[in-house]
Amino acid sequence: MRSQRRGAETHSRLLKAAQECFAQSGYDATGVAEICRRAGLSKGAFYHHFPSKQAVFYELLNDWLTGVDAQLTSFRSEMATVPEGLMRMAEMIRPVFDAAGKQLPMFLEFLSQAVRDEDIWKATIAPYRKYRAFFAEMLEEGIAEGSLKNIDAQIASQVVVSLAVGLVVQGVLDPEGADWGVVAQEGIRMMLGGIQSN
Amino acid sequence: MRSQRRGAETHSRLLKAAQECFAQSGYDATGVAEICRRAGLSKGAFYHHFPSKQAVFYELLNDWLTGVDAQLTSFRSEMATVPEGLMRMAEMIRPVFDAAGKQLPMFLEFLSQAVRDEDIWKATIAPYRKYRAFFAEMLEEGIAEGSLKNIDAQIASQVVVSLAVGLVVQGVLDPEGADWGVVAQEGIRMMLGGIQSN
DNA sequence: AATATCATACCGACCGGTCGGTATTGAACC
DNA sequence: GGTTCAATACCGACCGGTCGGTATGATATT
Repeated sequence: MRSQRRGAETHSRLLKAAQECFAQSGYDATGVAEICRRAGLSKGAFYHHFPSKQAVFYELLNDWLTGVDAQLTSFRSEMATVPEGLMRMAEMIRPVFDAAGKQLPMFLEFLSQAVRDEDIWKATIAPYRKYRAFFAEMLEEGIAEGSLKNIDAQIASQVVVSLAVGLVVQGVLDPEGADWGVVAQEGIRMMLGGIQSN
Repeated sequence: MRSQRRGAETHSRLLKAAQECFAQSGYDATGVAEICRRAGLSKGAFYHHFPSKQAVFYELLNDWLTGVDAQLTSFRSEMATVPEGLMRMAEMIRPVFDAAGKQLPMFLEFLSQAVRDEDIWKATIAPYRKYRAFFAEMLEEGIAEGSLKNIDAQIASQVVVSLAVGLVVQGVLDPEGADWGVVAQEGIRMMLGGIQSN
């Protein structure tokens, strides 16, 4: 194996192991040693690739955020009307849940760390506001194309994001408690009922 | 001071200090010593009143849950129609936010602990399902009284709870990011648009 | 040989929890 | 009212163990 490959391999193996550990036990309760053990590597390797434990977390957060970003922008390009686009996105929640699977608890970890750590907070809140803006523009577009009533797109977009956040949190906390895919679709449908122009 | 009073006083002082510490730094990052320092007491006093650090957390959780319980049931008794009752509850979100203030981050802490600790999870999920049931009954009532369409009350109640959870989480994460009271009201209004019988 | 990569041994700080002991209290008794 | 005496409430030094991080040596790659 070429050495550059080897380094990259180790890097991603550590990342993956860290993600699994954080998702399972949380940031604080996860030790660096455990991450290394899971990755089949040593602490030396770890601190060769990352300056600190927090740096891994930071990188995981950024990976997550850019992933969401890609998802959203890909949606935008292939929607006909805005209401239909929203419903499409709601339909995609279940597959996303299934795919994300074991790593979803990381979302909660990101949140609870963001409340305390200022750097994490900034890294979280910036793209988060972008998502909000994304939906706001989407709704504005709907108003412009006549498919939505003339509502306050800013506030409505915050409502949409709130619903999404609540769904994910509940999905993490109580995955078997409901069919969250169905709830998402019904939630969007209900909201559209309030803002769609008849 | 009577001695029984003294004990109770210390107990609640420790509880309050613990809550502040947990809210500020999180459960894991908070040391028992710090709680004691903040309460102006010693570790001996702490372990005289609580068997473990987790026991304090547990008690805080139960206090929070019974508080929410009381809030909900008090709402129920004084509502005319169901849609109007929901709007009332939405209007109450801002005062609740202001009152809860500094202790709101505890909500996130409860969630992230619940994902890992089975006991905490059970203690969290049981009343949480009660809340869901509460809204479901409320919506059924609305259907019965004719103010709501004949929708699936179970799913709709989960939507309502999702929105609520999302609002609280966002309120904790980004309190200045929006007027969450307004967002709550608008969110409920939008949803009602989808389920209210014209 | 020079450098990147990884392993091992180790450090100091800190944490939850224990323990022997002291201070406070209120009731029982004189 | 004073004295006695358990019981309760509280203190703070201390312990075993864990953690993030470092220092240094070994091995692989170019």
